[in-house]
Amino acid sequence: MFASLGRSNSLAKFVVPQARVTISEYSYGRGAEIFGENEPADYVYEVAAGAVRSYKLLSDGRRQIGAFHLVGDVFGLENAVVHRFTAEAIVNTKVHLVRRESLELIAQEDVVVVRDLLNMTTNNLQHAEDHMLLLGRKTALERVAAFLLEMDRRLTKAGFFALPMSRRDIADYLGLTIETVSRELHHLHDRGILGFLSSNQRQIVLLDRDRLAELDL
Amino acid sequence: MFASLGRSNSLAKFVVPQARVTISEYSYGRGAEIFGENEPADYVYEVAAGAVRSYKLLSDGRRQIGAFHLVGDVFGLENAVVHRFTAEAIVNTKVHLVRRESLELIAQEDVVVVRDLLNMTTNNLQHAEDHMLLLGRKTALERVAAFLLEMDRRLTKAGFFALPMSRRDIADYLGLTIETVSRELHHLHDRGILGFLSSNQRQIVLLDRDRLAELDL
DNA sequence: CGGGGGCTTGAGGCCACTCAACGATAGTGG
DNA sequence: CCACTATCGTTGAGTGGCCTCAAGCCCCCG
Repeated sequence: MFASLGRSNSLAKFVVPQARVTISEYSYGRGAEIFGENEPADYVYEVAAGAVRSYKLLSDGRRQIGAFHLVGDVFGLENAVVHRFTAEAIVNTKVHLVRRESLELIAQEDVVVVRDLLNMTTNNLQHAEDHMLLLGRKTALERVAAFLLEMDRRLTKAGFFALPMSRRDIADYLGLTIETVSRELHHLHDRGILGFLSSNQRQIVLLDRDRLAELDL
Repeated sequence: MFASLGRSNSLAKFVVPQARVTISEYSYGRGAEIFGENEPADYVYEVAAGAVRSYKLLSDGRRQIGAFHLVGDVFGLENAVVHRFTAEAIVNTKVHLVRRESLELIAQEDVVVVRDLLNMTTNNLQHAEDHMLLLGRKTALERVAAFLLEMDRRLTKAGFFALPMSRRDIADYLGLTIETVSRELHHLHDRGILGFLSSNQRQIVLLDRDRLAELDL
């Protein structure tokens, strides 16, 4: 089964006996560019600590964030010569990286490795497909609700989570403006579905998943 | 190079010596469902004649078409147990199909076949990524212009092309309403960028690609 | 303490949507 | 062959959801 493989999309799995794949480490400061759209895709990355945004720009500056990469996520895996997104560190971020070239060398003979690449790409595709539905057909409230549920699923550790990204990032991910995101968040807050912690409202606690799920049509 | 393989995404390439892969043929009438979302993905398809739409639905009927599949396109390749879209014939359509199971059998030992699957999935991912930018950040006029350029690229044979899909399909692909699509098309027509043929305006001729490309930011 | 960036909140505007009417086309049955 | 009908597409009028513009607050950080 293609899809029955584990979901541990770690670079470590590519360290197989027959080849020497070196995993390097690197750190990026808040806002630093990791790679740019259309630049040569020489490396494949994994978030070791922090968070990363991948986006495309239009000529007049409009931005669409295609995905957020959190701890454990692999990104920059384009299966192509150039990157199709720009990737930036959202906060101070540490990544592991391997040369794409060495991955390809293994991939030429090892079916399992190619299968892993296929699985990762399929997961990315599935996320993009769901996001097309969100961007094309959901209301502002539904988008924000879906975003919160996604983040809840991906980074909740103890019943609450802190969003690493700014309102601008959220807006550019959801195809909205920062004002609309702010209004919808506070709308949910007023309805008691969402609780903020600390006056700095990047911290969120006590998210009522069930009531929120009703809004994510 | 992963991406240096040819773009001939035909099912025929999977008919390799060591395995018996049977390619069947089937026809669907206009509007017929080929497979449904969340149904078992038992087959992989290729459009032999006609056109197909793949879409997701929200509970209240809002629809987002993720892709149109034209002659030569492979679709239903989910690398998963179930389909993530519903697929319907837009017009009378003939497809070739192979059992997913037999593809997987080959894929277990043949690196080249898995590589082909990876390439197809990567192409789908790239299309989805571009479409996210369109749905999240482009204006109605830009969306329609991008749609026309895509169709021009994919189905122009002799300087003109006929759209197989309805205004509703186009609208649900672009995240717009049928009225807006109609208005923007006529807007382009009035500006001389687009010419219709025959009173039935599903036929389009003489598309000024250069002037249209300026609108596709 | 002063400056700046991020977030919120309000007022007003606009782009795309909704609602509606009508025309054109294709398919159906007499 | 021609009504009859359903569907699709166009077009206009009006609405509304989200955007734009702007002001002010809060927090961080020098």
